[in-house]
Amino acid sequence: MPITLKELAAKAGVHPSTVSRIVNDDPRLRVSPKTRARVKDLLKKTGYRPDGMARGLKLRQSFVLGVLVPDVLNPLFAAIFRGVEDAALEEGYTVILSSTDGHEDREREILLTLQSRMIDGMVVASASLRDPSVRYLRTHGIPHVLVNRYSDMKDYFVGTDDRIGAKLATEHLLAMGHKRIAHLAGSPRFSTAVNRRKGYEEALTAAGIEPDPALVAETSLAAGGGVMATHRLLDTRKPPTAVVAVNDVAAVGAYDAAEQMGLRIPHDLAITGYNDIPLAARLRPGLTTIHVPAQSIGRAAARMLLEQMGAGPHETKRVVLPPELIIRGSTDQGRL
Amino acid sequence: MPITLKELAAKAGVHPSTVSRIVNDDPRLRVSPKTRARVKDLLKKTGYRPDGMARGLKLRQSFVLGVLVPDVLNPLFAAIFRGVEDAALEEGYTVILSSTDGHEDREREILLTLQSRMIDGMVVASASLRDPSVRYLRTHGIPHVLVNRYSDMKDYFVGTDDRIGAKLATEHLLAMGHKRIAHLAGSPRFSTAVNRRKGYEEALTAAGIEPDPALVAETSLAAGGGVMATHRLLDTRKPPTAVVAVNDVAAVGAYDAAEQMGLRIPHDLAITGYNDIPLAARLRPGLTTIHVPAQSIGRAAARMLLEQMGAGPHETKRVVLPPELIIRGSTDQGRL
DNA sequence: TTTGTAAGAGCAAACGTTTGCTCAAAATCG
DNA sequence: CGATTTTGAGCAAACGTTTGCTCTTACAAA
Repeated sequence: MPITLKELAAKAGVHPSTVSRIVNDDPRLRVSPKTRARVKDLLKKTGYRPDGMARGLKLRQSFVLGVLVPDVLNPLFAAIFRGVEDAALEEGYTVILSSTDGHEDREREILLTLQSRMIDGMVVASASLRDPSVRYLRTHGIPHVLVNRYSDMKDYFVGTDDRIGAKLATEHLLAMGHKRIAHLAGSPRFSTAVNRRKGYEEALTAAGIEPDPALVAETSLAAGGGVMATHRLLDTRKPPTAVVAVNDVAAVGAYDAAEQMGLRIPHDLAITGYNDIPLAARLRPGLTTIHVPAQSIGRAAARMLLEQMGAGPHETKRVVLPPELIIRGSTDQGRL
Repeated sequence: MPITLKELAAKAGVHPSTVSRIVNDDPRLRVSPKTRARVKDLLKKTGYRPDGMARGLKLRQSFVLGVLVPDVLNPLFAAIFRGVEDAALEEGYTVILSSTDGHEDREREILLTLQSRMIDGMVVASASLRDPSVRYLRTHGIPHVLVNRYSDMKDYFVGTDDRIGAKLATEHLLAMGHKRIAHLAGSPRFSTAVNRRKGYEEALTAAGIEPDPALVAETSLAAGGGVMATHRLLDTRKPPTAVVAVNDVAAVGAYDAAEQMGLRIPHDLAITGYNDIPLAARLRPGLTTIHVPAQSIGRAAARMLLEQMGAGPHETKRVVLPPELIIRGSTDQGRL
């Protein structure tokens, strides 16, 4: 139904190649002002748009980017996506979004789409350590940028320093006088979880406290994972007075567990989160957490990806942003 | 870099067309078991995938769907998208997501992409009344389904009954003994806002209360819009004892305003929302709201779209789901 | 006037598929 | 055994662009 280049050329009485050169502002174009005007006029009038498929076939690129996230329902990843989307739009790219749910076959699906050449590059926010999908991207030479989590140190990456972030949170709790500080850990499959645990332990050690494995519980990904893990931590002879959660969602679980056990926050149990999702500020008391500028990270990732795809020299390989501690009522009675 | 059909055919010693027919399980295919086996084997070995661009050019379809939302950062729209994504994936489609922010040019961008034929159909969650973009889809015969909001009654649509929903919320407040019930209204550009206001007014009228325009304030889209509108409602000689908010985000603004004015919820001010975003259950007190099964709506919309695109007879034109009232502490002291 | 060159625009191949058609050989039938 | 159908697979056009090359005409220089 839409008009084609050939039809338009016929209407204008010129050869298709001429129209093509006019449309694309071919630098080596030599065309008389008269013809150019006539064709340009017709372009406006017909609202001609080159066929993306034909163009993509010839040019071997689609101007479509792919974004892989664990779950777009998680506000952190929604924000990352939004950043990518904004930066991509500015450069005339559109974005395919896929939630993997950590499920292998979903991830494979999108990679196959990719292999079919309909995607020019990928932003991956779902990487696990030694992620096979990331390897695939690498071995196939497909432009990609990892975000938030990394697979190993070999890829383009944008994120925050998880070790420092968790260290900040733990140091804050130490400064508030806590001695027994527990950790709601994430799966060791993710760089974020590993590094945050490392930061937590480093802060303890630096304060002369031996990290106690009994004070670390791994949260499952399922809903309520944080609740159960917190119960495990608190149902002991010498329960902790504070808990460093690997992320805000786990921290919310800790809130629930505390409520169920009749513990008051922060008096009986102080809690820190990670990511500073919008919900964090809405909890009562507010959740002390590490702010992660998700949308900016998404933007930066997209720009890095586009730069990588472009002809120019590749500027940066890893951008690691400093994390920022946001203190709220969950650790500080003064801010209730 | 990926292998092409022609190359694969050469390797197998057959004609490209034969390979194509085998790949696509051409029903009219007649090929000897021997050749078939040889080719299939090679397909596996090489991991051949047809080039999406070439295929799209020939077949005139991309197997890509577009989703238009106001903002993916809003959990309601993230959920709708997730539903679309899941249903689409099951049918081998991928999904492009675009946040319009209500901004015209962003919307135009995506429509142009669409016009370039790289999208087979659209799910639109951002429709305003008499939306020009929706008209465009209609006049150009592009398959589309409207979600949540509608433009007029002429398009395929999936959503809930906003009038009934708001009526339920208002009736609940009446049942709790409230007489002066205000309304945080949305922009009259949206069907949701118009219908919810209608439901609010209907419930009042049915209870013998004349709707009072002074008790209706329109919230702006900007952050804090709900706060300011609530202040306007409360800073009067006879302030309302309850407020029906057009959605949960506005209701959160009402929470903030109440807090700033030292009003306790629900004792001094009862509040209802709409949509039941995850945050609603997390607020203290919990927000009474109308549950909207966003993800299911997204799924249904995608299926309706695919059905519409398929050859088969089009089954349903409008699916309107019944809304469900979720009572929490913001209206009921018994549930604090 | 001859030659050279530049401007303006057309030619045709190529990108990787799909598919209606043709065609030879083999199988079936009377 | 000749005629007809079936089987198996190749041929080539088409989808809508892009782009290196060629060709014609006009114009300037020698």
